[in-house]
Amino acid sequence: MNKVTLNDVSRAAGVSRSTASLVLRGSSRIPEATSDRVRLAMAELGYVYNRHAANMRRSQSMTLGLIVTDIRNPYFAGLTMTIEEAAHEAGYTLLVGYSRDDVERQALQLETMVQQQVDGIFLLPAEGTELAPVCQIVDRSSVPVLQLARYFSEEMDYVGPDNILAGQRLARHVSSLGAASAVLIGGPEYSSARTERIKGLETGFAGSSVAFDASLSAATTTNNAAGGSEGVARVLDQGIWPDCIIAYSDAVALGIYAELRRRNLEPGRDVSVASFDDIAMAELLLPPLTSVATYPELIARKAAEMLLNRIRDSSLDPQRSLIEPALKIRASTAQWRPRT
Amino acid sequence: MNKVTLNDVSRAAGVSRSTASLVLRGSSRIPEATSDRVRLAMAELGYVYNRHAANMRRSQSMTLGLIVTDIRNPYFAGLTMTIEEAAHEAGYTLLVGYSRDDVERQALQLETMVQQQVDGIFLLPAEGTELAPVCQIVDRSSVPVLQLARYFSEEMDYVGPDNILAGQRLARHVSSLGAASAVLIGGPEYSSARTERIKGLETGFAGSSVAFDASLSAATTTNNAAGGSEGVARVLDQGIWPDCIIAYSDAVALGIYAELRRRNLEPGRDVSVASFDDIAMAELLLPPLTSVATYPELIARKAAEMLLNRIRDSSLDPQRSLIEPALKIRASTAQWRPRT
DNA sequence: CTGTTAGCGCATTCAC
DNA sequence: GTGAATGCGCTAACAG
Repeated sequence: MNKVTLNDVSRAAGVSRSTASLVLRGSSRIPEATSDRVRLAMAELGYVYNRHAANMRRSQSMTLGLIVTDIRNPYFAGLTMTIEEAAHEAGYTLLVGYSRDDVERQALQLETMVQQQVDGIFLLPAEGTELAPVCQIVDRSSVPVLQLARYFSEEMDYVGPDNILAGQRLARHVSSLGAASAVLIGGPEYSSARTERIKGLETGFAGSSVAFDASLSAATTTNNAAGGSEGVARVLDQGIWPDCIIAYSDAVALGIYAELRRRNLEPGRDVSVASFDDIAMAELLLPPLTSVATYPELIARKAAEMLLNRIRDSSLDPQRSLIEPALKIRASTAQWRPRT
Repeated sequence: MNKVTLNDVSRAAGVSRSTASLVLRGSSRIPEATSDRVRLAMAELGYVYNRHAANMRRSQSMTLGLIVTDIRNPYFAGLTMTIEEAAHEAGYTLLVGYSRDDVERQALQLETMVQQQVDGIFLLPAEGTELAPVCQIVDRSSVPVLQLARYFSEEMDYVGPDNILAGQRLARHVSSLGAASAVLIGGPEYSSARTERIKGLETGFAGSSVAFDASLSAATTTNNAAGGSEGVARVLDQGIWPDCIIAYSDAVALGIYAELRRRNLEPGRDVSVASFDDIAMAELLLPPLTSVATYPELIARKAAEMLLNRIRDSSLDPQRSLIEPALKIRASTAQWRPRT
């Protein structure tokens, strides 16, 4: 069975090519009997609709691109899966690329997607992404790009968590514990999410008795467990022993737990630990991890809606949408008591 | 800048279309000066190579499809990321679909990929996948399908872990601990991986003093933490308290740890726990989790190589490749002592 | 070495 | 209601 075309189908069914085409698109102007005959012929011949040909003709591809950094972080995995779901529901197919937080890989992937004529791109930008290089690739085909979870430009759509609010809510909780000091550990240095979370923490701690020095939090690392271990080691090796360690993300927190134990410090007892994201794992850890939920599924849904809108109407102003976070208090902070 | 074609470029550069086309493909038969002129024109006009048009003409799309069940399991995430990497290195773009272990979603995604003219498909089959429905979709375009990590047919290529060996190695370790009984918990009922792991465990335990009854292991569940909690609850509620709980996967094990603790049983002390996959998290848990590494990156690399070979030469016999597993012994079993 | 030509499979327009 | 003709942007084959 090779290359059965609409042509073959229409001939077999004894109708014209354009009739067969209309049947495909479910036109109501075709008599039942005719369209049944066509459908039968398609089934018998093993006809496969060739989207490339259709897309070329209609000059849209019904595909969307998604570039994320690393899906081994379940937070990004959840984001990715929901975007795929939303795209499929809207009739789009998804092309993916994993940048591994590398701007050059990301550029290659953007270029590929543009050549593949994607109708829109979800971009969870790699660390250090700048507007100019992205535009250079993307503007040639004027394909809309939506910034996901991190942003680097005000001129493009953005959907992400309300990181400032997330930081504030966490800060208020930590200060209510009676902690005297806190640091933030981990996360990519040049990411809007990290900057915003620090800002939220700073404003949330302002006026409280918690000493939070963002410069002490200069332990920027890769956004995974290895980064967490490394970051906490760096801080403790400076002789700093804060009452509360705030992880950039749950993935980072996992490494923080491990490194603390290597040093015979028990999280939740010797030091309180809190984090962002609230992936499923957070509450399964021992001790269960206090985390600010940032709802990747909601972000993904909103992002899909926004990008599809943009595709329909490119004249809109750039949109921003922030998803409200929720603090999940668990034993890693709740159990902890101030040293006396 | 809208729709700059090779035509426009060649006109601007003062060469013929075929010359411009040859420049694109890096032909050495074009004089430097000419090709520079062409490249300049492309840059100035903002030309974008249209792969759809090229693919249509050459009747191959340079895209591959990947269908996996759920990437929130880091094991599948690793598999997915490496496949993307290998595909990109070979010049292919990747279309993805997440079946969520649902055969109907999977069928839809297969259909979409076939219509998108993918050149090959990596399929990590959903539970209950059967050959006939898959072939019905896929054979119309005779696109090759490679079975990834689970299989449902001997007539298609397959790459996965050597699950039988993995089970045997784990069984031997567990019996060396002096355990008197073991059960397997979790995992999708109709998956080759589960069946094979049980077979490996059975043969590995044969002749030892460990009582392992696969029918006791009928606690099949979804392949995630919720499944682990549910499965272990089901077993314990029957009054069974084995010396060793073997999780279908690390993702499942996480839920087993949590449920044991809810019942005031400490993993690694009151009961030994072991698992398969050895995702990064396994050694970061407390206690660190004994697991049989199954190397998703190696599987993915091998799978990419095999599928690309198949695309080049569809006449080969179906291939099977098993990746050798390695037992990682950690405290969740090593720490445990038999009850006296 | 360059230029011209004819499709790839579909959607769409216009006569009929 | 149906059928023929045109072109999306590219590749490949062939003539100059």
